[in-house]
Amino acid sequence: MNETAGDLLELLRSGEAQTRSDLGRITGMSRTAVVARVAALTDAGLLLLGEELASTGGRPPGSLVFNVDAGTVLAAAIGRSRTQLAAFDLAGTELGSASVDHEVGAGPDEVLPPVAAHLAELVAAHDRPVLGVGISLPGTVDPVRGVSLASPVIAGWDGVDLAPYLATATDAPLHVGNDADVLALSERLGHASSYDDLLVLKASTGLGLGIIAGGHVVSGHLGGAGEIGHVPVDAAAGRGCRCGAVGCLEAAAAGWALVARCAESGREVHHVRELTALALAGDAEAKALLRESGRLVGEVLGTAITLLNPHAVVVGGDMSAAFDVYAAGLRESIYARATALATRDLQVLPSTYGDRAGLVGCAVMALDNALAPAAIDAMLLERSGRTLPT
Amino acid sequence: MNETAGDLLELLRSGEAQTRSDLGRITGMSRTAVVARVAALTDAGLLLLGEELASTGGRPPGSLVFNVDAGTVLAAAIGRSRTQLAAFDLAGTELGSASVDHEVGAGPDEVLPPVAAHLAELVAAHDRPVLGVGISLPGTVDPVRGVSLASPVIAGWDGVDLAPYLATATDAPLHVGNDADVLALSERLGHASSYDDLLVLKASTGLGLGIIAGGHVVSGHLGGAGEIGHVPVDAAAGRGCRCGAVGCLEAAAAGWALVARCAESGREVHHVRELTALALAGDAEAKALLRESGRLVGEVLGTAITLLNPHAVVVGGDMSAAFDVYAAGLRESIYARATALATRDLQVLPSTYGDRAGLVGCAVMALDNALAPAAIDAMLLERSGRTLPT
DNA sequence: ACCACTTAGGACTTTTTGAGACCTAACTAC
DNA sequence: GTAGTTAGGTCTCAAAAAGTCCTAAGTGGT
Repeated sequence: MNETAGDLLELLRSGEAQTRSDLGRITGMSRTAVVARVAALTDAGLLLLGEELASTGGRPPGSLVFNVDAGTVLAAAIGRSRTQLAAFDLAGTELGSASVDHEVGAGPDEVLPPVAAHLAELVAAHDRPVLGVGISLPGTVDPVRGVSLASPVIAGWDGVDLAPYLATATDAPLHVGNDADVLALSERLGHASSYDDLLVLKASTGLGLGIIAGGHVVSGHLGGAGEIGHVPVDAAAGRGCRCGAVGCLEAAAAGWALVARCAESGREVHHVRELTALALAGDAEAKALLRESGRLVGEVLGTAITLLNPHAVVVGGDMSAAFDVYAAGLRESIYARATALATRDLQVLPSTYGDRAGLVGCAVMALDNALAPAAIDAMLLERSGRTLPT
Repeated sequence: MNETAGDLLELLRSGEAQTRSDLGRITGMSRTAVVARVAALTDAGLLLLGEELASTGGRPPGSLVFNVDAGTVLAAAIGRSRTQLAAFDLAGTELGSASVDHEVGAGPDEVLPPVAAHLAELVAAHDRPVLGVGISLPGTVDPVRGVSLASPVIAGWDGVDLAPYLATATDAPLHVGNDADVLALSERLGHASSYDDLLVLKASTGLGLGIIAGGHVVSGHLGGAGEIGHVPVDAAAGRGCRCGAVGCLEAAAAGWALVARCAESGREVHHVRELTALALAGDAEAKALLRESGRLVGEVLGTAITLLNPHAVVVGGDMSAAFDVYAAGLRESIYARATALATRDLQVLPSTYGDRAGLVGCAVMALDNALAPAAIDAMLLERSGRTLPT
């Protein structure tokens, strides 16, 4: 009882309710109250009156549908050498996209101005209010300050506030997340959307783990959760890692390590993507390298699975292009090492959105915030407050 | 705006507010609304009007204090050979307790009737309404059915519904949890009460891990999270575990394994508690065994810390009696294996409530549910609804 | 084909709720 | 002492929501 307009919108968005009667039944509110809130939502353009649904023995109900075109969210997945950009409608469908290449190791002053310019173009191309912006970074993001980071991997970005860079494109609320966390969020719209406990591996040049427990992203005390690449493993004993330590999982299994190993054996491979392409073309050495990487990562994942009992392991990142061979390696170790209970119902799935998953995840992050009941209520309040005193 | 009476009670309980004015300031509600809710709470006996506080430049405010004697919660920590029982006031202070010993491996039909009888006595001794019952079990608890379990370790308890056994003592809502999870909950009232990300190790006869991430207990998809004892480690290679597998951490580091090792070397030790007693008395072999156990557990914890970035590691269970030596072993491995970011702010602490922590955790579980805003509102609704039609 | 029954939902009335104005109480600071 | 400040009770009025009554538009039985 006493649900707000935002709560009702959430029931409609999630599909739990479709009609005014549904809302009344679920919330226990009187129809008068439901009608008032629904009217506020339709007035604001957030809700559309759809067609009549089939009768269930009486007058057929008119359906209420969420207006996915009532606004847009912007997404920017900043990578080490490339940034993907896109605008999404409120259901998470892509409206338009762009891409910016930059030097590996480039700082925010080089990377962000062109990103802001492209975002501004996307905003102009679709004449809708921007409700939020989601940005992912390949490093640790401070969960408290939200808009800053302290990364051991990418230099020049430490403690940078992104908001001023993007002010030219939009003044919508900005949300910053870690690349693996954002990958995990993309599964909210994907195949694992009904799973509340999830491990999402980002296997690319580096290794990252997005953890969803009880439906919430786990970011840890200092935002440092998910650093799976820097867990020590025997197979990497003695090998130096790019983080400065010795024996990290990354030193044996990350994309950069596989590429380095190819170079040692005299093969011309400069990026993991070339390696997955070779594997897909049937190259035995490439397949062996990827499977071995899966096996090593699976050893650590096996421990994580025993400790966290997720419903599924989702594999994203560049290596997931060769999902079959990579997952074979993962499964090999996982089923050998995790407990029976933890693997009983476990699934190993490829990321739903492939190489655009990070982008989708950024959109989900922005949408989660923009369409949260409290945010919707605040929007309606501002609308009514603004129109009356005019 | 529009906080319910339950929300206000929570603000008062947490200490965020102490007076009606505080409540108005924090919630933004008018004083009229605050006064009405406060009156409902005082009428229900949940709130008491305390003494006047010091003036801050004007009329001194009357303080509102949560009536911790408005009810009681019951707690039962069921162990392998012993069950601890107690009644608590609404602040988590113990009012009375009891203890029941039973055979190792006893089933619910032997264990639960005497537990129910003692709980009934505790209820009778303190004439207060019972708002909830918290029970912990040394095994996996199904998070969906809540009142059942499927444990590989304790036989005869699989899928047992506890409610009928306790119906003679009380009909208050029953909450069942895993022993390690409940240990973790006890820290809500303890030294780590302000920490939202926590790993709580239960090191006793068996090994368990309670995980709190973002303030929520992580129980996993099938309630199987925290099975740290059955992570494979090299040091246990070849050793059979009581779970049937080979190479589990428990086989090298759990209490039962340490006791077995003492027996092999001809020492008369039958329980971990004897081992910690020896260690506290200065026995070198006992200290070495405990420290080595800590070191091994710390290796797995190191991985967990890198993946979850907790604020603290809390050590409970029988082995925490020798916290200093055990923690030394833990720290040794943790700081060698976890990433710099994850250990930067990390603390290793002993469980606040020692051997009564499980009991306190059960109380916290019951209190969390009984005093949740929604539960308080339902209570007030029932009260007013019941008195009017009479 | 007709009629009783069911469900949806609009319009109006009554009750409840809470915000705001106004007042008194009880202190501090000068 | 008096002005200023904070707490908090009381009254009024407007808004919100529950309840009632009505019409609309279907289903199913005879």
